Amino acid sequence: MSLREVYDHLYRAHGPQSWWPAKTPFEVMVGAVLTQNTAWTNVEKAIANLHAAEAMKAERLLAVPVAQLAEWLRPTGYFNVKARRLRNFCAWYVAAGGYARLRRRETGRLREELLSVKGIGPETADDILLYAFHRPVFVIDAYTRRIFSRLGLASGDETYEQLRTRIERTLTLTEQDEQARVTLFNEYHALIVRHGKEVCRTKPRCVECSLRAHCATPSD
DNA sequence: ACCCAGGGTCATA
DNA sequence: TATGACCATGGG
Repeated sequence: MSLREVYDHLYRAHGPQSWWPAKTPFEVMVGAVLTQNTAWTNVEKAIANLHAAEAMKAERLLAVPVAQLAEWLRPTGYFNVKARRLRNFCAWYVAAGGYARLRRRETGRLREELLSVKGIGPETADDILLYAFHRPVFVIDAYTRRIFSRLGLASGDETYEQLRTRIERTLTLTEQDEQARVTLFNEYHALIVRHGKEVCRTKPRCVECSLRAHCATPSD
């Protein structure tokens, strides 16, 4: 079963996901940091707190005390850590000139800069690149590793970079247009998360899953 | 009461 | 380079 076939199955099963669930690019970036190892329902509460405080802006988040920021982020867990991470990110973001300036950076360099921020790892950086800057980057998360391992499309011991670049190369063979790849990667990652949340976890054997013939656990 | 969630950093070997 | 400890709330 190819990467393309898996995508087609997921798309037929769940339909378009219209990600990322955010109103602005900056809100995408904030959500990407806050959702680290955290259920999205908890992230929504923190984002609501920020909006209620008129604080969904980098300059505002930098101006407020870290303890105040941590309080807004409490529902996401790890709130002390995340308050510092979000602050680090905002400092870089503002210093770099904001979205209007950053959107002109070449993808590779933008990725390196994101990774240089304390608290931004490979997945968070790729979420931001794909969903806030619309770059053709394939996001690898725990769901992605699990489903691709089960389907024999990943060995499980690759590094993040190995798996990401291999998937990007493979899908580029059939999608040569860059904008089409952005759309494909966007939808693909969203579908994997949807599948992982609603099917693979609650129903380990994927009884109602369109991939049931391929999604068995290794022990099955 | 337990498990895990749309990870990342840091200390240790 | 490769594990392990740590961060911490909320829903199943």
